Amino acid sequence: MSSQNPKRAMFEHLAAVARALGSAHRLELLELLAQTERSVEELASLSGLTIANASQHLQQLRRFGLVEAHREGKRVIYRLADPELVVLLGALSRVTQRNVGAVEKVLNSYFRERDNLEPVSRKELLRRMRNGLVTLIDTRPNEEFAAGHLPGAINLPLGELKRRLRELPRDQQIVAYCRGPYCVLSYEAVAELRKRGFKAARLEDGYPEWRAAGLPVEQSANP
Amino acid sequence: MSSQNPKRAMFEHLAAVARALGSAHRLELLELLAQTERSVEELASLSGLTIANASQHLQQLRRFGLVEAHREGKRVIYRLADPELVVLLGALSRVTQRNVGAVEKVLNSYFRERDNLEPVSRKELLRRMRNGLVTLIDTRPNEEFAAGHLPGAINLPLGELKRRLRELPRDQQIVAYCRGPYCVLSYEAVAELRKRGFKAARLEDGYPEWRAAGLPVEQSANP
DNA sequence: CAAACAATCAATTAATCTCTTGAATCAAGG
DNA sequence: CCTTGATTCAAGAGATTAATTGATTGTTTG
Repeated sequence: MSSQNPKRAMFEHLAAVARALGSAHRLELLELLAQTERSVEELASLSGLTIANASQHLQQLRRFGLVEAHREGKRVIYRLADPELVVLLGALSRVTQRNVGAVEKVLNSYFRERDNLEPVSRKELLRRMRNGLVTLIDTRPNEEFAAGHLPGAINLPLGELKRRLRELPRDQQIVAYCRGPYCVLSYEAVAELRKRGFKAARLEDGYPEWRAAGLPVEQSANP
Repeated sequence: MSSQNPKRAMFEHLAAVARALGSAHRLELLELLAQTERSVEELASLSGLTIANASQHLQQLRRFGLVEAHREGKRVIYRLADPELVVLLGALSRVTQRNVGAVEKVLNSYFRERDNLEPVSRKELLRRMRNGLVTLIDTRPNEEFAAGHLPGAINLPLGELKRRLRELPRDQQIVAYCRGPYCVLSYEAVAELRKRGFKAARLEDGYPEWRAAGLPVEQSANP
């Protein structure tokens, strides 16, 4: 198993971890875990996998030290083992996006002119927040919002957007965020808001990246 | 091909890139290319691959946009397509490194109870050394050993371990060390030695920590 | 134009993953 | 202690990937 050459052994370790990331299902599980810790059943149903299959993927991730598990009563709760993983996934996204032409096409065709929806960076958002110049909306579902969100954000899941438009200011910049750079929700929210004449923009990345950057977060106080 | 769900399609792309990284050979090629651009033949010989095999790996990397190639006369020169790759590889190795130690421990605990692999602290090692009660082995490769090692240590890289067992005493405690708490080498050496009936233990940390603590070191005098 | 190189292609075998299925644990509640 | 619910384990069919071998395509040089 272990090669005689330590350098090769190191590459072998790196490759093993990369292979652990080399499955769309596992990446999806990691993204779900980047938001909050979850049980196997929850992960399976969110990702559309069977329980057994999800469990096996999770064990594989655990074998390579990417996630940790602990038991709570009947269920086993998984979580990311290392916040650095968010960085790794981000880098993977960036490399993929920058280099795979097909990916760009997929993105563009789905998100119609992405450039028009120019995103706001974390830094920029922080500046605007300090000046009170911005209304921040979180387009993720309630449970995820409750588990943690950006300070001062309003939870406005996509489905509720249309009937809660009156809660939003017409004169102020609105910034929407969700799970990360590839999360669809905030794109759609911004598109919808702009169509209605609001001044809206996306946050460049999402809640997991925000938290990973060590910026402050809030939690809702409902069990 | 692309599912109706763009999110899934995105994960599929990310996974494909991760899989492209999921091979020790390809990672080694990328590392070589991170230094400078190179021809196929050069890469093959540096990495110990056959030309055909190296070529195939390189094409795979190219298919996923990680490297670019252009022809110069008879030869085809490859280079990294994106400087961001260095960031990605860095993140990968940080995540791996943080977890390799833990993984090894888990693996080892399958075979022997953890307590048996209890590491020896620097202080403890110093006491045993003063009493001449210990044989100290350095499991790092020759070059690293030559650059500096603990006083009195024998250089015994993992690959040579099996055929040099006779150099080791059966009656005396053996302590193995390598690069630090996350270095795999000494774990494997200790596991191997114990399997063969030697009394072996790991040093809690490695050469860098020893030197950083201001303790005495030796250097080999061969160029 | 033929010979010599450098790299790629094509095809085969061996090895590794993936998903599914059904049985086996393990904890909590009656 | 038996049942239920949640998860893991074990085994097998099907698909993917890796390394090897030998032939093939371009490029330069005599």
